[in-house]
Amino acid sequence: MADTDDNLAIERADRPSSQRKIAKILAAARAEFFGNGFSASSIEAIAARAGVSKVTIYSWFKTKENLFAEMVKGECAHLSQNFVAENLESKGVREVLIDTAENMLDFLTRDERVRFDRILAAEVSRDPRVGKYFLDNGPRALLQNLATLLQSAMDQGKMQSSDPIASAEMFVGLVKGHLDLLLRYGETINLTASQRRERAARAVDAWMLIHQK
Amino acid sequence: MADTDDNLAIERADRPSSQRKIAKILAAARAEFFGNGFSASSIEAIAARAGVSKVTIYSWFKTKENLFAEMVKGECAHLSQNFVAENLESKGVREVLIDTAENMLDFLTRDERVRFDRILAAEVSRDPRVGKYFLDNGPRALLQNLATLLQSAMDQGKMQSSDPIASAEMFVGLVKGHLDLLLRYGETINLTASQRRERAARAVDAWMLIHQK
DNA sequence: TTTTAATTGAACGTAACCGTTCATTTTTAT
DNA sequence: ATAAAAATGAACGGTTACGTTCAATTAAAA
Repeated sequence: MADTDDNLAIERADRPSSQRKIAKILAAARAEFFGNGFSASSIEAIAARAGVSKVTIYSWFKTKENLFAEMVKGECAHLSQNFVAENLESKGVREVLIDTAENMLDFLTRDERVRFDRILAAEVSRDPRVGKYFLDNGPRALLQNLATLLQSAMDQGKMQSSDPIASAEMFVGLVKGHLDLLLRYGETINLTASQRRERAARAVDAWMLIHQK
Repeated sequence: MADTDDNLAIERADRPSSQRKIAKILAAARAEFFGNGFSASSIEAIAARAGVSKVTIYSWFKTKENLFAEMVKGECAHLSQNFVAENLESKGVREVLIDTAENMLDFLTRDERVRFDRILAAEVSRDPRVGKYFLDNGPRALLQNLATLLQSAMDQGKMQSSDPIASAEMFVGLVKGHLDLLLRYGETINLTASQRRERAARAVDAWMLIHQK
């Protein structure tokens, strides 16, 4: 009580066991929210699934809304990736674009993404932050990367566009078509590798035709 | 008890007042479900909004799920419309396509549709029937109409396509881009008439370039 | 070892909601 | 006018869930 007395506001929130529990809680929250949506999921069920006391959840995440938002954040980080392929010089524009389109199609048809899309969109009206957060880290980033890629191709004198962002959006539209709609409304779509490649090639060829010099 | 005694199983479900109440219930259900989603909406609130007893709701619609499904059915019928413009001969292909694209954009950006999209998609995992019902009456019909329009243009020798359905899907993709995504995740997008027309024209010109003869 | 923080289980108060029952009243067809 | 169906309000039982409190236990840092 004499020497080491001056450390009052100790915050040991990052104990290893706590970290582990928080991770488990988030994983359980993900599973529950994905399965039932926000309203139909209960903190109690999440606690049970995480093998954790309900009080623990409330001590780390103040409210149910908060827990959901944190889960979304983590999921965005997990889902966000760069679809745009590299090696423009060595592989040529068409190849790079096809690879990119294939990456997008692969991502689009993942069951995990479809569920995330459904749940998240439904909660946007309740909490608009989650929607904005997703847009900024997902679609916006993708569009920017695409526009950059397009600019590179233009710099090489291989294509032309008066509006790179609009062109990037067209690319997205051509690749997606209404696949996303079908998926969101419950259609089960399993593209084989060759089907995916063919669809990607069709979209890319159409897009290159539009932007040919 | 002598003459008019043989009509036992009388079903007067179509009384004018009943019809009125059913309509009010459906309207209230629509408002509640659109505002809160399925789980977070209560039959009690719907009854209150409709100015109707809770028992009345249960007597016409057996369950909450049923009420939701009926509401969706009505909404599908209300939302489904033919976007594809007519008068191919008198107006020319490009004009007809632009009108069609404008119709789609107009529909796409309607607040009502955005909310419907969010709610319905979220409930697909709970009841896949609603998703199928919507797909059949919405996107599928649109795609068929587009393919027919394209075929007409081809018959006139003005365009070409090896796969009309795929071409129709490209058209949809070009028009939508990722507008639907932005809208679903809470972006407020208000296209002016000229913005809408310009976007429609861009999409149509690109599409015609792809399918030129 | 001692001290501090994290965790737990159980219980609590409160509230909402589903779906049903019933006696009563209102509406409508005949 | 009368008989049948529809609608109502109130109440009920049962369930589920949120978020909190508290005393007791466990884990980790110093």
